Amino acid sequence: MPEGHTLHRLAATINERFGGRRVRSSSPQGRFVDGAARVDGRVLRQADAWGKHLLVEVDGLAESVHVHLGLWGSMAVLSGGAQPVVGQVRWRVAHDEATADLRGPATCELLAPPGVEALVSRLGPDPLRPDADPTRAWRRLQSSRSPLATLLMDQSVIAGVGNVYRAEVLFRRGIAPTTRARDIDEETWLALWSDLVALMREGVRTGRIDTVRPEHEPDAMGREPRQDDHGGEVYVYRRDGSPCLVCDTPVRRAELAGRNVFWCPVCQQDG
DNA sequence: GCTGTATGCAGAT
DNA sequence: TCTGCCTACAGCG
Repeated sequence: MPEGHTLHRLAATINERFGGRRVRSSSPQGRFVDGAARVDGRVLRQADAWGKHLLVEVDGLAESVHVHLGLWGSMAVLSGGAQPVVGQVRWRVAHDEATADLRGPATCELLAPPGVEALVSRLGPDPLRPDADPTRAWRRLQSSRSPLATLLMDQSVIAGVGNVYRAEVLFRRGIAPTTRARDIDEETWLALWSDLVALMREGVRTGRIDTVRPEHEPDAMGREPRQDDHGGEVYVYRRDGSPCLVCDTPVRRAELAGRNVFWCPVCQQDG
């Protein structure tokens, strides 16, 4: 379920399991045959994540493998020897002890250095990268007439945030999705950024999106435990019609720039 | 078996 | 703002 934390977690897993190892590389599904063949038999150097993009460097190959998971993509790492191919495996990387299977990516391609540079330079700061500069994103907010909620999904403004983190961080900061980006002051923005850094780091650590503070967890509130489709505990994402975990007001949903946005009309106010 | 849906994004209109 | 697309799975008949 790919937001930025998924890609950073994946990069770490690839480095741990495949970094410095000579790999076999193939495209069982057949749509990355030439690229996979260029990688085959080489040493995988390292993987790195920029927002929702994964770049894999290989010794002796100028190009990097560029992966974007899109809505449905996933990469599964399996331990042990030869694995059967299940479903549509676009790219398989393997050595004797592990196999990584990439399924359903929006992008899986070889990208030459100028392409890598162009890709990275069009992304906004990534809360999961230690050198990221949140002020660069704030300047973009200041020069826009769009709602903050829309810009949070714009990868050239801030890289790695998807629909779940967007909804949840706006809830946690008490900001309505209709709030104009230019009405956000820098202090408010930096607090939101810090919250994203903490939430997304936790997501990298656990592999799921959990945003509910301990005091609002169902047992602390005397409620029945909930089960969320996407595997984490959240305040508002896809909870429309259900009572807000803080104030019991029904959570609302609307479409904004073609994507669903979820919020509590009482806890979140226009800034 | 079919339909709808999904944490995304690019390109056309 | 709209369309198409990458794939798997739940829900339905």
